[in-house]
Amino acid sequence: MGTAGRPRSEESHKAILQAAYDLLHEGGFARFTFERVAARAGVSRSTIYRWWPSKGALAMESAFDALSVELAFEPSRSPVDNFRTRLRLVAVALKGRPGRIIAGMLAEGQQDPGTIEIFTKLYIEPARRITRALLHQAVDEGFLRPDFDIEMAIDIAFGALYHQLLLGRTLERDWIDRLVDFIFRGALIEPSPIPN
Amino acid sequence: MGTAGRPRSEESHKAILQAAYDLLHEGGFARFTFERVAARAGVSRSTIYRWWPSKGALAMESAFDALSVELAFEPSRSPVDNFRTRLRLVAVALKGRPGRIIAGMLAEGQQDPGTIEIFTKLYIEPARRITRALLHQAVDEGFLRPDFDIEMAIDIAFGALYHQLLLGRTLERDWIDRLVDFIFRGALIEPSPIPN
Amino acid sequence: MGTAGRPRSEESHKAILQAAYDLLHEGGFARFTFERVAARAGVSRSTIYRWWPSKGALAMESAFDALSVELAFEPSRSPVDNFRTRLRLVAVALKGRPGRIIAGMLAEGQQDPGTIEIFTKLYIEPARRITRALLHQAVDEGFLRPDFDIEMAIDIAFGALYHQLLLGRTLERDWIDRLVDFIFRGALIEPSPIPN
Amino acid sequence: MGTAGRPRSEESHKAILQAAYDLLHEGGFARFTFERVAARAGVSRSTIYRWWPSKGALAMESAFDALSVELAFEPSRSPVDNFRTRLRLVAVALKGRPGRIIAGMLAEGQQDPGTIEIFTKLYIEPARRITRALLHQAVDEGFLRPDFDIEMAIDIAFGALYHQLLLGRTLERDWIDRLVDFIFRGALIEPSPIPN
DNA sequence: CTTTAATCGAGACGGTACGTCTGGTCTTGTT
DNA sequence: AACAAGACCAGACGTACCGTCTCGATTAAAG
Repeated sequence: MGTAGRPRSEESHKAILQAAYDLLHEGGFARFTFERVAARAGVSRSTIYRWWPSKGALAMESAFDALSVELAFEPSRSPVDNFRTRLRLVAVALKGRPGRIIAGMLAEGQQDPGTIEIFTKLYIEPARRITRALLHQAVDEGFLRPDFDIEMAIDIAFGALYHQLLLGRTLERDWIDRLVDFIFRGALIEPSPIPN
Repeated sequence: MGTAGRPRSEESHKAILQAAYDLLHEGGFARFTFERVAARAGVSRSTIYRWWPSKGALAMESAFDALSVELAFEPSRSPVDNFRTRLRLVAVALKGRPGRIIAGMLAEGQQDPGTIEIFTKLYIEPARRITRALLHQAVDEGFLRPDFDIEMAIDIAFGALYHQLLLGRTLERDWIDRLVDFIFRGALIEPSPIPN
Repeated sequence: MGTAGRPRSEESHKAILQAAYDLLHEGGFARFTFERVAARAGVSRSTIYRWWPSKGALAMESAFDALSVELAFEPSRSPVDNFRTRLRLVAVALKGRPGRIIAGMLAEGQQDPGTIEIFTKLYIEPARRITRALLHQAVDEGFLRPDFDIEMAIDIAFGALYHQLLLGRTLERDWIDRLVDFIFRGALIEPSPIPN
Repeated sequence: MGTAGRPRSEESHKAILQAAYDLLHEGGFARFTFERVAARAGVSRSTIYRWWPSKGALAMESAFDALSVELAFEPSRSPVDNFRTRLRLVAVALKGRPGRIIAGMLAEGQQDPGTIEIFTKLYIEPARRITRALLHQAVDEGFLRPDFDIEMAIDIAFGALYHQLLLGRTLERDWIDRLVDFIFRGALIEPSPIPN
């Protein structure tokens, strides 16, 4: 098989991702450059160019763990409540450093389609998947009308959140609640199937 | 009073804005630099630095007219229909060059808060104002429930649109219709107050 | 004896020399790199490094045949005429591609003594040997004074030729004739020993 | 007049030439790079690129003084002796650092015609001019035959010297004397016009 | 028939330098 | 003052080679 050649140095690989991660957290996308990553990682620039096609790709890969970090929560019996809880957690994350990184990623992606592609695959899609499951469950269990437009609800939820983020708004808890209310307006089936 | 000194050259001012506008349309934000604008306008770089604090500010100012361009339409008697029509027009604009410029502006703004500020004031706020008026009218005239959350509807509408834009999606007409339907879901008062 | 191990691949060896030769003729020394040679020859870089200590060494070996090529000529009865004919032929060669290669070799040698050494041994010395024989014959046969400084004549002849070459001059036939005249000035024995 | 713009920094200019000069003397052409010159001079790389078109041009300019260094000598009454003295001095210079620099210059010039051009104009031509004057005087004053080929004598003298230099030979005093003898062989008019 | 030794390909690695570009700043003379 | 002109430093870009270094696979002669 084609396993010839000197094997990739796992050490360098890790050092690069770590350095990238650190730089991203310290200065955001603005101060994130290949040169700095290389210097910080103690690695030659060409090694980075060999493995990552763009700044966005490297940033995405290095930040992925941090981005998908602990959005877990104790699910309640109502998927609608779970949806609300989840959006609140996402909002909290977006208010912090992960938010700045995501914003930077979206910005970078406007100049480089490859970055958007990676970002979508690694971050957006998984996030939507989780949310989609929640809403499907809500419909299946009779909390939401059967004709509820799940995909649009997701587009709207994340769209609104990211829009606030990109415009530098604060994502207050109250705003999140109004968002959730709006989304479920006229979609909830009363009385709730959950007895008392 | 202190009005001594050479007066600002209106000629240069216009040449700069025109050159900036052209560059923005030719190559988007990526190829938009002070150097190029200065060269194209036949103006020294320092003159630009004197009057605009950042790339974003100059881009915004030069592109403003083009962005707020022809979204006018023949209003119908139903403000809800007008809202739908307006979103469709916005979507059409976002699919074209203005969309790429707006995306670039949002991207630039992630590195420079000043740009976001100007962008918000010059573009976002006016756009929201028009939309807000439409929805207020719809409530006032009895098309929408009195407790309809107008601000959130606006956040959602633009958030969803821009989210699609930034992720490189296509903004199909069908998607716009579903968006409008979702927003008005459960908010419409039937029967319509418009007779026949 | 220690002749174990896989034998050297004659195929690769030839492919390398051929590729080196081609590259040298296509782009001169400037575009002649180990990387390109390896790629062209379909050979790994390390194989080249194993067998040739430097670019100059490889270049020299690959170009040798081309350099010492067709300087043969029909000798006349006068060794002095033969010397003149020979210098003319050398000049013609130096005006063409071999000249550019030789110039490149001398240039390379200024950074790497090994290259000069090989170049001297493979090219300079043989060329001098032929010329030396001619002049010795001329002295022996009574065309030139017995105290003619043969070695210096050779130093001068090649020195002058290469100097022109390195300074980018054109090596006109007229100049060659003046060079030969100068070298033999006061050294010819008259009348010529060749009876008519 | 077109004297607008920030004037060239004499400080930087001098620092660059000094740094270039130092590097050339420390490591020869091999270790002479724009990067190093910039770093040593405390100057940005672009400033060097703005003013010098190539490494060779910068090297030449920085080394010129050192190259044309003290070849002055007390002239005797015989221009032929002066010629001999001059060649000896040139040889001494070529044996030292200036020789390595000149060799590097010629080498560099093989890849970049511009360098050869500058080198010829700044160094070769002036050196020939001095030598030419000496030989003209020798003819005029009756030391050399009127039909002595002065230009070829110069071509030969420098050609032979540089050839030795480029081949890494040692330029012994004895060799110089034989060179001069060869050049004047059969060209001297006896008895010398200089009365004793 | 299995070591052992050398070669070969593939290809990664740390480096160095290239030439270009942009961002901001500054220093002039001119208007 | 504002302006054109243009120099300056800083620093990142992406590319090209360098010479070295693993690796696994191949190929013979030697044990």
